[in-house]
Amino acid sequence: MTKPKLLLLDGNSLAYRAFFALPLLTNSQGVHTNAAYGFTMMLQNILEEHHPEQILVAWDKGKVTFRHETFKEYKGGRQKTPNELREQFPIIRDILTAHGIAQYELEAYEADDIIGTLANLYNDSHDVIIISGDKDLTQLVTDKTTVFITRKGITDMEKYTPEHVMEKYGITPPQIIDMKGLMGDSSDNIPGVPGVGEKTALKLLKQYETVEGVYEHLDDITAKKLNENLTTYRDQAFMSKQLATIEVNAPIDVPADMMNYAGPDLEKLREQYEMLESKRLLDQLKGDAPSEMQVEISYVTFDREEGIVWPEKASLHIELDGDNYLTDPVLVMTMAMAGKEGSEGVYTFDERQIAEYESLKVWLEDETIIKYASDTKAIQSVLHRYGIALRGVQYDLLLASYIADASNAQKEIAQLAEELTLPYEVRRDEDVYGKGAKRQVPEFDVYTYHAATKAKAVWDSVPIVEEQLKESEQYELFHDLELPLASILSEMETEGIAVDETVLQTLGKDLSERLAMLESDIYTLAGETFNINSPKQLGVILFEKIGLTPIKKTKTGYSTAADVLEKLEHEHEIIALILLYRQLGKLNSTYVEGLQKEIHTDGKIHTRFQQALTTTGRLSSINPNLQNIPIRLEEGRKIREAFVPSHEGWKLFAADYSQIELRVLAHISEDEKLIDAFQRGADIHTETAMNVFHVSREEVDSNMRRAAKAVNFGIIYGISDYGLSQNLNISRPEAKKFIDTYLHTFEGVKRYMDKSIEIARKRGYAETLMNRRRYLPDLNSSSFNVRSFAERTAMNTPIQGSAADIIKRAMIDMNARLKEEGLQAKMLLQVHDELIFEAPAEEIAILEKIVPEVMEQTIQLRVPLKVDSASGASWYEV
DNA sequence: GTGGGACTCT
DNA sequence: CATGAGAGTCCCACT
Repeated sequence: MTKPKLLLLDGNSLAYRAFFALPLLTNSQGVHTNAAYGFTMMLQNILEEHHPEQILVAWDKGKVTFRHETFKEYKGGRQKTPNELREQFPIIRDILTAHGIAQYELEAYEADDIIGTLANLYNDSHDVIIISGDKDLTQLVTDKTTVFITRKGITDMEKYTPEHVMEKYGITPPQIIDMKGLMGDSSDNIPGVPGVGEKTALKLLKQYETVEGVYEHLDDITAKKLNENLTTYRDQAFMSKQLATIEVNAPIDVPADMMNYAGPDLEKLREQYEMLESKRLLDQLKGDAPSEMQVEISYVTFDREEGIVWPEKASLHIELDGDNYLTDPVLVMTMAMAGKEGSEGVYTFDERQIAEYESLKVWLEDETIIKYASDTKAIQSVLHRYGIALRGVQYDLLLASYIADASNAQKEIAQLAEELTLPYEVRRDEDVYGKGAKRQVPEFDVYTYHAATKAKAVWDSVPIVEEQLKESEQYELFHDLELPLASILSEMETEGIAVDETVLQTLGKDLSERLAMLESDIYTLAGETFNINSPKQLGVILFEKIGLTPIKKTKTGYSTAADVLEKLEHEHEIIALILLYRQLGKLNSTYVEGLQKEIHTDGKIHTRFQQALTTTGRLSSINPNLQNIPIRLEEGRKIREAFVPSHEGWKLFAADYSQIELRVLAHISEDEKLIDAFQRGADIHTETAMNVFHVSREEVDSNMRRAAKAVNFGIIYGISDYGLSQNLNISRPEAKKFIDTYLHTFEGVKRYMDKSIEIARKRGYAETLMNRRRYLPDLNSSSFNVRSFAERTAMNTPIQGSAADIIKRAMIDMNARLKEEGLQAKMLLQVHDELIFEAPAEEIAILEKIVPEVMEQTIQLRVPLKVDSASGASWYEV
């Protein structure tokens, strides 16, 4: 006979978990819904997993509990429940009611005690299962009571049986209480014994079993400090144990049949889910009816090359073990194609087949065979490993969905497939492989099926997404700009840039010595040693021990940001040392040590450019980031000496757009003065200074030019008078005057700023020269901050985004031109407004002519584009 | 493992 | 009322 299952849920704790596990969602009424949604998802999982006969959700009741009589600081110092969560408790209760689930609370008791008491009562007659986010509950574990504690997210739970507790801690469940008594619990403000942490507590308990046992054998404990602490805090230890003990005999009155679980009232549940505006939950409700047809994808594998019928068109996917397509191993390649005689469904090939099947290579390299994929850059890069040159790609789901809406950045095929409501499930990688340390590759059939669904989803998405792009007039941007760029980026990443490791090693030695000296000087000035890299510890030293005036605060304490410290620089000599220490520390850890770790066996660094990530259309660079190699300060700039040509007799060559964003601003704002200045080839910052300060060219000094430069940057980013005043260290009225004068002078810019916001609000998105869009729903936000941010975005995105469009097109033109000219020169890197090449020395003269020419002529604006270039033996010299 | 704060770039 | 756009990586502190 199996006993009935009784499920006891810790309502408060699970609601907290749900709240913090999910982003702050709201429905259209502005009501927060994340905790309610998360709680519901948890509940569904739990019900599905356990199928209980009886269930009850326990809630905390009352700010003050009986524990406060013992210790009035119990749970003191705890963060107040956020209002965004508090307002969701009634919703959660309504959802539980709709589910037909009993709830219980008791004045002056916590949910723990209700659960403990019920578990105690029903332990013999039922299989009791307790679910909470609070590990304290594990003290209730017995042979007949199992406790599940949430881990990360909302569905991952850890199961505690007596065996698991023993395995994990080496103690029995009741000893959990003793452990808390000794080590305390900072989240409940239970003090415990100072100096005793988990390790010490467990060691003591393994030997003496209980807190009482420990004190009976106090004399046997020889560790002096420990013995002292135990002696001094004896009362506190016993009190802590008492506080940590869950009450199992609370005066509760729950008739057994009240907890019977009969199942939900679907109509009420639908009302609740509608309020949450969760399509997923509503679909699930409907899903109870057989309306949702889930299709199973079938695939074929081959055991010989002969006889394979190659399609004229197919989608292509390569499943990797990891996310770095330049280095991680291949699991399987899949191809989905039209159903037609002799070739249909999904083909799969394992790694050996990719490497060996000549007909596959021919098919992949055939330009006339149309391929569709998601992240073709990755696929092209992987195939390159096998000496295969992928051709004929006409579609890329990752890029297409990013172009359609940049907030789709980095979405998995799983999510895109779900949004396209394809009639089969594409699982998320995390669900298939697990996450972090628990990640592992499942069986062949599992990942192959997974890869098959991806190829199928890509195939099925083509007509839908292409239509969508044509509708929004973005097909050209997608097909003629991003798609060819993907291929070029793949070549750049695969090529890599050579690095002279000895340069880094020499720099590293020098830096380490200087850091050591700085460190000891800082300790001397501070009068003690501490971790300079810890803003928290540094704040204490500067603002409490030394007594400097805190200028700004962060969420977590004093701000020690560079701009804050710079204001304090004249007050104490330690400041300058700290600033220098942090700069050099960054150089050493990120650039000297970090870059060395990224050097492959070919002596090169192969960054990856993320093409479907930024909201403005820029690229980004990872593993490592080669778009933020130091240049501003000489010490950092030396890092660039390590980047060298890959062949003897070659040189590096760099070409960068001068003031591309201001030129784009001149073009789209049609501001006469700005256009005129660029057409005359004037120095734009000097020109701005002349206008803002009403002086002649000769009267512009370096300070005025510097201020004008800051104003120009500020204009592009939508700065406030406050921001400019901070930046230039001037008064706010002065800053306001600068901005006003600027906008009065450059009327067209003023008009642009107003108009760009208005247009974006009307259309719902900001747009670049090449029809890239960024949706800005926040322009209608009721929050000033959120709205202001969106307004600045509406002004900045067309500028930054158009500049990104331009250099992308230049890269495509440049690639074609290098081929045309039959040069060996290779494009290696892009840094937003700059292209880095390497070439034989004798080609440099040609590059000096054609690179600026191509970059300047790639688009015709109302102002000329200007490109500067340089060459040298390392990146430092260009 | 995650978030904050620091530094780096255009 | 908070306060300049877009990024990535490292370290610390906390879960």
